[in-house]
Amino acid sequence: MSSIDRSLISGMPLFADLGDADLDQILAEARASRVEKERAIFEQEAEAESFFLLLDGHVRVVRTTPEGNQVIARYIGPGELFGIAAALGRTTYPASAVAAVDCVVIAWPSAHWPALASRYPAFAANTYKLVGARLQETQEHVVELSTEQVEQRIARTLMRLIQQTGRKTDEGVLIDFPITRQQIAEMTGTTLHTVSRTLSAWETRGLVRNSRQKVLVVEPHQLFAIAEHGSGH
Amino acid sequence: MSSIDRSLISGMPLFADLGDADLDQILAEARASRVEKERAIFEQEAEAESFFLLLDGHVRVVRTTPEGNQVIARYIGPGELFGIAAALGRTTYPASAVAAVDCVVIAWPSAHWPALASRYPAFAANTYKLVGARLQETQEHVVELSTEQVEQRIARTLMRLIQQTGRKTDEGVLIDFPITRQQIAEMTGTTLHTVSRTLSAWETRGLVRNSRQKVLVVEPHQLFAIAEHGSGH
DNA sequence: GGTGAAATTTGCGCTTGCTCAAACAATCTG
DNA sequence: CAGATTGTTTGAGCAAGCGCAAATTTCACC
Repeated sequence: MSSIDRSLISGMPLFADLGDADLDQILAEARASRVEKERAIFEQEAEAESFFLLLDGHVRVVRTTPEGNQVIARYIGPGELFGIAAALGRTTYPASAVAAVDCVVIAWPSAHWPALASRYPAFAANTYKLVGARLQETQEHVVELSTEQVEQRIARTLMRLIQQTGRKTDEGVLIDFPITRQQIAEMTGTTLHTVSRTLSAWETRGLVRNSRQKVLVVEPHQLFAIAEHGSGH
Repeated sequence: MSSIDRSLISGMPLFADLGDADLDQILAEARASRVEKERAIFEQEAEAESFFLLLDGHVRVVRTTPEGNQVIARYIGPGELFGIAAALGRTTYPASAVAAVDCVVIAWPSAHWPALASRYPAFAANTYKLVGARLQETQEHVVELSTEQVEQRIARTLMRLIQQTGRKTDEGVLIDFPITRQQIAEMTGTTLHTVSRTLSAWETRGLVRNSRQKVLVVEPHQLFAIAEHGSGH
């Protein structure tokens, strides 16, 4: 069985405080794989057989309601764990994970989590720190949905996206993967129509440049102002 | 130092799989205290010196925005841990906790978490399971705020409250602690006016009976139908 | 290079639910 | 018990943003 090279993960904060031998051991239980764009890595409600680490690409975490509405919970970037139902005592995935671009992931069997966690407490602690951060982000999302207007929420979503995955160009900051207006709407709790209108208005004001599945932020500072105070201030 | 009696916690799911000696050891590090109604147990942003177990009463977990908006993240019931920032690698509390009624809590120093968790893995696992459940609930809340109308959200909130803390009377099911329209609004992302109007309309239809800081649910089944499908179905 | 699918833009009308305002009811305090 | 405080109800007007519809643009694939 071809094993995964330690160098792929040795720099990650998740594995800080772990020696080379530890990393090799951890990787010995994992399998790497490629996932092509728009393919699901796991499906909501399915048995949580594995948990994953994203090596390269971007992954969309989506919840679908019984009525067919979709809500994007978050995007996962390189170096992040996802699908860690096992660490939280769950047996099924609460959401689906879809590759936003071609991705490389490594997977561990969920059943190995308890042993891994007890053998490498630093790894477990880092994982739970990640969970804590996600819980807090999710709660912040609730606060935003409860208290802010749509324009402000779209601005916040865009700021978050460019902070996490912004690629600087000489024109401005670009989101590093293709994203549709519909998907931005599913992150902010609105409709693609309102997202389109808002982005168009911002383009007129010179804050962003829009094209198909792309948003280029030209004036991050002004967008930040909208995210923090709303546009009427 | 007066120690806490083991019988207070021995029946809790959180401490399942632990022997009497273990329980005594765990309790040896804890301090019990009374908190009177409306007093804060800890404040948002403060140093997370302790984590807590609620023995009796109900606790409100509240996030306040820089603009002064309040959002109620959840209510904690007897037997639940809260303020467990330490288990998630945080050094400050992300929200405030306020006693909704007179409460009895026990507190452990946050610094003891790592030792406790490694000495009693079953306790740690139960705690992380709780965290997982909360993360999922919070994500569900995001989905509701993103996709449902106000009436449906209020119905859901009420259903959740009576499920968690419902006290059956011969008239119907009553929420076990005083709760204002304002607080219901802060749980659902709306205003107290809309909550008041909605509850009044439901009272007219015979679904609930309203009085100051009280909601008595007379027809849980019909309320459930609104929570699931909206009222127009 | 033509065709079809997917994504985006934009207009219009309307509904939900918010803001503002005022009156009213219940509870607490001294 | 008087007065103050806190919580609740209800009305009226208004605006944010949704639903619907249609046109347009962009891209992928033959």
